[in-house]
Amino acid sequence: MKALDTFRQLPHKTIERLSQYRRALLICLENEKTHIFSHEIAKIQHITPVQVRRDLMLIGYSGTLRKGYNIRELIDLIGEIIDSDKGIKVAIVGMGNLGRALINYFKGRRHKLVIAAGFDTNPDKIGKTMNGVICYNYEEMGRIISEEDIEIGIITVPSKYAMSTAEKLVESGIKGILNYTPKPINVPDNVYLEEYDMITTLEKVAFYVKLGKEESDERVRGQAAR
Amino acid sequence: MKALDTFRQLPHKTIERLSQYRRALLICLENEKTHIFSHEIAKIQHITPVQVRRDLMLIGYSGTLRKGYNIRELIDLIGEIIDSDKGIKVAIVGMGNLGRALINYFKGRRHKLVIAAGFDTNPDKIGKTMNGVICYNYEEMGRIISEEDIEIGIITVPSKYAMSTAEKLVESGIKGILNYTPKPINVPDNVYLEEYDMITTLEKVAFYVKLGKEESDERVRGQAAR
DNA sequence: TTTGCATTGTTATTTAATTAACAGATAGAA
DNA sequence: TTCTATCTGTTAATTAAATAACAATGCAAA
Repeated sequence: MKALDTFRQLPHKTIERLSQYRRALLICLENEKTHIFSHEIAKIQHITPVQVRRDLMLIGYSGTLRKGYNIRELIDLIGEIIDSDKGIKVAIVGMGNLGRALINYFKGRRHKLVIAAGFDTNPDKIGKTMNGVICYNYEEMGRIISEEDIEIGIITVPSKYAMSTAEKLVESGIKGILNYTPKPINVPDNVYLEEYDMITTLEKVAFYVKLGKEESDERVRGQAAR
Repeated sequence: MKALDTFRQLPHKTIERLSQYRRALLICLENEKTHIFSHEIAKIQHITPVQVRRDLMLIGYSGTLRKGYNIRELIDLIGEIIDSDKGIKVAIVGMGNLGRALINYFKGRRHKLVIAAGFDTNPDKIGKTMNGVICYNYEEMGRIISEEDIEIGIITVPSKYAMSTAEKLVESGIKGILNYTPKPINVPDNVYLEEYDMITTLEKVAFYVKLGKEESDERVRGQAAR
C-alpha cells in the first residue's frame, strides 16, 4: 500500500467518488460480477470514464487491459484508504425522523462506521432502543462519548438547537461533526465540520427546473417568430 | 431586474450559496437587523467576504459603503432569481422517516416550494395526512402529479425501489428529481437530476477525521524523535 | 503472423471556482 | 478641511477539477 501521504493529498472530490464507487462495486459484487470497466462505473455514477480512470490512477490501482478492474480488489483498496483500521464510532444527536432515517440507512451494511449511540432530550425516547441504537439522555453525552470512544457526531436536532448541540459535542471531545440542520454552526479548527442542508439542494433543483422551462418557452417563441 | 440570461449563467456554486445566504438573511431579519456586511455573511457561511461580494456582484446587487447590504432588498432579489413566480409544487415519494423529516424541514417556512403530495405503497399510510401532507397511493402518482401540476419529485424510498420510482416519476411528467437513496438512478436528459447520498458525506467526514488523527500521531512521533 | 480494436494509464489542456489585489467611495476623526 | 479607516465592486491571478488527447497494451480475428 502506498504511503499515507499520498492519500492525504487526494482531491476532496475524489474522496467522495471513492465512497460512491465502492457502493456501486458492492452491488456489482452481489450480482456475481468479478470485473468491471471504467465506462461501466462511469455510467452508474453519471461521470466520464476518464474521471474514473484518473481517480483510480491517483490511488495507484491498476486494472487489466481486457477485463477491466477487479471488483473485489478495488473494494478492498478503497477500504484501506477511506476506512479506519479499527472502525469509527458515530453518535446521532436528535432521534427524530431524520436521525432514525440515518440509522436505517446504515442497517444491514457492514461498514467500518458504526452508529454507537443516539441522544435525545425527549423522556419518552431516552432508554429505548430505536432501530437497534440505544437512545441516551442528551445530558449524558459527555460521559457516553468518552466511554464509548465515539469520534463523529451527526446533528439532527431542530435547527434552533444546532449550535448548542455542536458545543456540547465539542466539549465531549468529538473529532468530526456532520450538521444536517439548515443552520450553520461554528466549531474549533481541530474539529472537522461538514454541513449539509437539504433545503439548498431542493432550491437548486427548483432553480434549474425553472431555467429549463424558460428555455423551452424561448424555443416556442423562437419557432413562432420564424 | 437583469435579463434572465444573466442568471442562466450563474455558477452552480453561486446558486447554492444564494439559497444559503437567503436562509441566513431571514434569520438576521428576525433579529431586527436591517443591514449586513459581507464579512458577516461570510462568517456565518464559513466562506470569505470576497466570495460573498463576488456572488452579489454576479447577481447585480449593490450595497452601501458604510452600512453594507440591505437585508430585505437582498432577500427579495435572491427570491426573484431562484424562485419561480407562481411557486413550484413538490412530491415526496416514500413517506418513511426521511420523507417525513423533509416535510418537517419545510413546515412553517413561507417558501415558494410547496410539498403538495406524498406517495407510499403502505396501506396504513395511504389516505392519511402526515405532517400536513396527504399520502396518496403510489399507483396514483401519474394522475395526482398531472392534476396538481407537480414539477419536482423527491425520492425517499428504500434504495432497491429507487430506479422504478424514478421511472414512474418521469412517466408522470416530472421536471426535476432529487434522489436521496444511496443508489444512483438514470433519467432522460430533459429531467434535471440531483443525487444526494448521506453515506458519502459521512464517509468523507470519517476520512478526514482519520487523516487528522494520523497527523497528530506524526506530530507526537516527531516530537519524541527530537 | 499481422492487423484492428477496445481498453488502460498518463500527461496536457481547458474550464470552473476561489482567492488576491486594488481602485473608489465615504463616514468620522483630527 | 484633510486624513484615516473601512467597506464595496471589479479585475487579475491562482488553484482545483474535469476533460481531452494519446501512447501503450494485449486479445481476437483475419
